[in-house]
Amino acid sequence: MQENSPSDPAQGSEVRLRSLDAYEGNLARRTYAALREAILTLRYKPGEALRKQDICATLGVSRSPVAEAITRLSNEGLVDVVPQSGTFVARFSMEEIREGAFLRESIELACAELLAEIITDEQITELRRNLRLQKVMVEEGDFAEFYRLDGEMHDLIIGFTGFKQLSTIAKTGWVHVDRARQLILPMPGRVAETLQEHCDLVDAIAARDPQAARKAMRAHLGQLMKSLIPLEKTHPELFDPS
Amino acid sequence: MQENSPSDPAQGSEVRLRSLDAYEGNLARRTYAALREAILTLRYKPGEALRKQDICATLGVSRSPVAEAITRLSNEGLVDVVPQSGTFVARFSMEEIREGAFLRESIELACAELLAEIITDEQITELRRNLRLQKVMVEEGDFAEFYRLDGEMHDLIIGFTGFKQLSTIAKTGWVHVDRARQLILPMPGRVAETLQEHCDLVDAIAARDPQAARKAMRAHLGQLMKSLIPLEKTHPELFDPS
DNA sequence: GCAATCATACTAACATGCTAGAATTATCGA
DNA sequence: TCGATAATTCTAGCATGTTAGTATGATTGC
Repeated sequence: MQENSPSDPAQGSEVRLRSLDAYEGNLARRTYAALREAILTLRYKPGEALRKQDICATLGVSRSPVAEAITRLSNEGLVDVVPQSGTFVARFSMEEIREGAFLRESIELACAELLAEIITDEQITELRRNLRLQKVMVEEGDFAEFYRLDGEMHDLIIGFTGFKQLSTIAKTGWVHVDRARQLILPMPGRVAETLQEHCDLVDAIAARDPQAARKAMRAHLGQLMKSLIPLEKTHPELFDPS
Repeated sequence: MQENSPSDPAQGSEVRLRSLDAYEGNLARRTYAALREAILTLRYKPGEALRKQDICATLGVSRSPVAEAITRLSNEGLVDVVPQSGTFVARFSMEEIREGAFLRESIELACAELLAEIITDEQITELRRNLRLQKVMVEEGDFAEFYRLDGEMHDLIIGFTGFKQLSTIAKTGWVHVDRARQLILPMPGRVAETLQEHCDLVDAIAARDPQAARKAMRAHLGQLMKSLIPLEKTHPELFDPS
C-alpha cells in the first residue's frame, strides 16, 4: 500500500486538512474543526482509518489535542473508535441519516411554528433579503453560494426564536445528512424547486400562520430526505452493511 | 475557608462522587458519568469551583480522564471552563432551561405525533404497564420511584419510534431542566396531576390520534415548565446574574 | 490606614512517556 | 503448499512533566 513516494509520505493527508489558523479556539477545538470539516466534505472517506500520527504531523500539534478532537467526533458519531485498535471514519448509515433528519425536522417545525407567532418585521425583512440573494445565485448558477445561503436561512429561522444553543444542536444532529448531501450533484431543476419551497416557507411565517409554516417546513425537509434515499443504492460502499 | 479538619482535607468531596465501578466504559467515560451525576443531583453546587486535583485523588485516576470528562461536561454546558484559571459548576440560567424545555418539547411532540401513527399493541401495553406502576408509586408516596418511571415513560415513547440516538440528544438538551427539577419538592397534589397528564398522553397515543397526542404532550411539558419559573426568585443565588 | 506593586500559588492547556491489547506479518512445522 | 504459531508493529488509553497565564495574598510605599 505504498502509494506515495518515500520522500513525501504525508502527501495524501496534507491536502485534506486546512491549517489550524483558519479556525478559532484552543488547539483541541481547532483540530476538531479541521477534522470535522474534512470528514463532512468527504476528504476523509467513510470507512477510512484515521492515523493520529499523520494528523499530528500535518497539523503540527501533539497527540493531546488530536485525541480530544477525535473523542468529540466520536460523540457526534462521525468516527468509530475501536479500543486498542484504531479509529475509523464512520460509514454512512441510512438509519442515522433518517434520525438526523427527524431531529432537525422536529426542531425546525417547532421553530417555524413559534416564529410565525413572534417574528418581527425586521426579521421578515432579513429573511426576504436572504431569499433574494438565493434567487440571484440560482440565476447565476452558483450552487455553492446557494447552499451556503440555504444553511444561513435555516440558521436565521432557528436564531430568531432567541434560543442560542438550538442551532448548534440542530447542526449536530444534522451532520450525517450534511455529509450525505455532499454526494448529491446539484441539479438545476431541483435547486429551483428548493428556492420555491424556501419562498413558501418564508411566506407562511410572514403571514404569521403557524400551521402553514409547519406544513411548508415539513414539505421542504421531506424533499431533501427523498433525494437522499437513493444514495444507499448508488454508493453502497460508503454505507454501513445493514 | 478551612472548613474541614486538617487530617481529613478531602472529606467534603469524598462523599459526593460515587465510585467509578458504578459506571461502565473507559476511565474518562466513567469519570464523566460520576461528575455528571454529582452535578445533576446538586451535590456539586452551581457556581462552585471544580478542583481537578481533589477529583483525581477521590476517584484514584490521573488528570487525563478527568480533563476529558470536564471537556465533555463543558460541551453540555454543565461546567464553565475559564482558560488558565479554573473550572466552575455552571449556574442555572432560566434562558438555558427554557431552551432545553423547548428542545425536548420539539422532539417529544414529534415523537408523540409519529408514534400515534405507528405504535404497536405491544408497545401500548408496555406504556400502560408503566402507567400502572406510576399509579402505585403515587399511592405509596414513593416519589423517587415515580420520577424514575416518569423518565422511563418518556424514554419509551422516544424509543418506540425506532430512533436510537434521539433519547440521548433529548436528555442532553434536558440536563438543565433535570438539574433544576431537583429543587422542586414533590407535592402530592402535583404528582397526582402529573400522573393524570401521563394517562391523557398515553390514551391519545393509544387512540392513534396524532393531534391529541401533541396536545397532551404539550400540556404535560408546559406544566413542568410552569413549576420551574418561580425557582429564579426562590433560589436567586443559584442562577446566573441576568 | 490605604492603595499600588510584586511574589506566590493556583489553574488549563499542551507535550510526551509508557503500557496493554489488537492486527498484521513473518516464521516454523507438517 | 498450507496451516498454525510467534514476533513485530500498530493502536487507544492513561499517567505525568512542562508551560503560560490568572488570581490571590503579602509587601511595600505613601
